[in-house]
Amino acid sequence: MSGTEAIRVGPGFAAEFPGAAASAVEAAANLVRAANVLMDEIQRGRAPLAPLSPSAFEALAVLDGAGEPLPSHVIADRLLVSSASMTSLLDTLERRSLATRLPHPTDRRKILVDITDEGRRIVDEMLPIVHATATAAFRGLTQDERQLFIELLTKLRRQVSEMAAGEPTRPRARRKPRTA
Amino acid sequence: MSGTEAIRVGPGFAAEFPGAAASAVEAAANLVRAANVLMDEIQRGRAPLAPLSPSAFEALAVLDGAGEPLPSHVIADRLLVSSASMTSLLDTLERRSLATRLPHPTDRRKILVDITDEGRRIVDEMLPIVHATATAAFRGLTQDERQLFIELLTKLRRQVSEMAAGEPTRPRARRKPRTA
DNA sequence: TATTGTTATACTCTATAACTATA
DNA sequence: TATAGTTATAGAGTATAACAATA
Repeated sequence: MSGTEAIRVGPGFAAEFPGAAASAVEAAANLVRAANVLMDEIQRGRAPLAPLSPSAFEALAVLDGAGEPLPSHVIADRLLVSSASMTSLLDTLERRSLATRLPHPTDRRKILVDITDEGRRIVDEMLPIVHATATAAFRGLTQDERQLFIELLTKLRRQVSEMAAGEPTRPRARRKPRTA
Repeated sequence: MSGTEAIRVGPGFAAEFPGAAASAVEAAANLVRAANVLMDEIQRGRAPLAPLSPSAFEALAVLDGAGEPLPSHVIADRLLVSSASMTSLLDTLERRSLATRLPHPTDRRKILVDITDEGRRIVDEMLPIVHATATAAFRGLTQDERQLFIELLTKLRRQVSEMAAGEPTRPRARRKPRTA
């Protein structure tokens, strides 16, 4: 029963942060919170099958979907993780016999990552759970609402991508400006 | 220029996962991805001020906003972290002199967490950056779109809360059912 | 008995930089 | 020179279970 209301900023927000848009801050807060609770619920659904971290599951899902071994950096790009994190992740997957490193046939700097039968078995059991959880979570939204939702998220993501290519955003004024 | 298209499932999705709704899975994927890139961009904005983890920043923001010392479990509830994680987080904040533990005046099982002047100084510098980043990120959405976006997120979150109170979601059929 | 918080353990993930090998 | 990946280091977060103190 708790925590099901929209997150809203306090009444003094506009006065305290003159350059900021309350609706944008609220949208951001609700976005992050919703993503977190959804991820937690998905995690709860697949945890009983195997203790796989979100990154480990996502990597296996990418490999399973690709249907062929992939270079390490391709997976890293999809997961938005650094090459060092990818190395660590591959170590974990190999230790559990869920994936293997193969030499790249033509470029000896690269490696190919292949999913094992065990890895495929586990991810094939998890994917229906993940999809069922997502399906249940969006039960309350109509088809049109879902499409609109995706469009809004994509618009947001496009904007953030542009921002990420430049300097970090700075506030217009650090302190409340004196009335002119 | 990459990664700015909506995430969509493949053409074989409906056949492979009969019980799942493609639009729901797509909505979930786009939601999580958008939340991640936004968090990363916000992190990038405030990292130069102090190397504060998202949890540490959020805890300080809660304390700053409350204007008074709070019991540890109140902060843990807000951040959706366990009591053990909260202990670890408080250790970090105390080590950096950003927060302090105080004895609770009436209930000796509890502690009160107070923000230090240094903690307040840092969070007061970070908040305008966070708000400016959120404001810029949602620049492309109208007021109406933002309100609708928040409503959809809240509807989703309410549904997930209900799900989280029960058994984990299971798929209807593990394998493709034979045609009857 | 239930609640609050700590401790202990072990693992995962991250960031950064230096490094090797290869292209 | 640039790219792919590893290593080393350090830190932060997580989950879990056992535990002490208090209500």
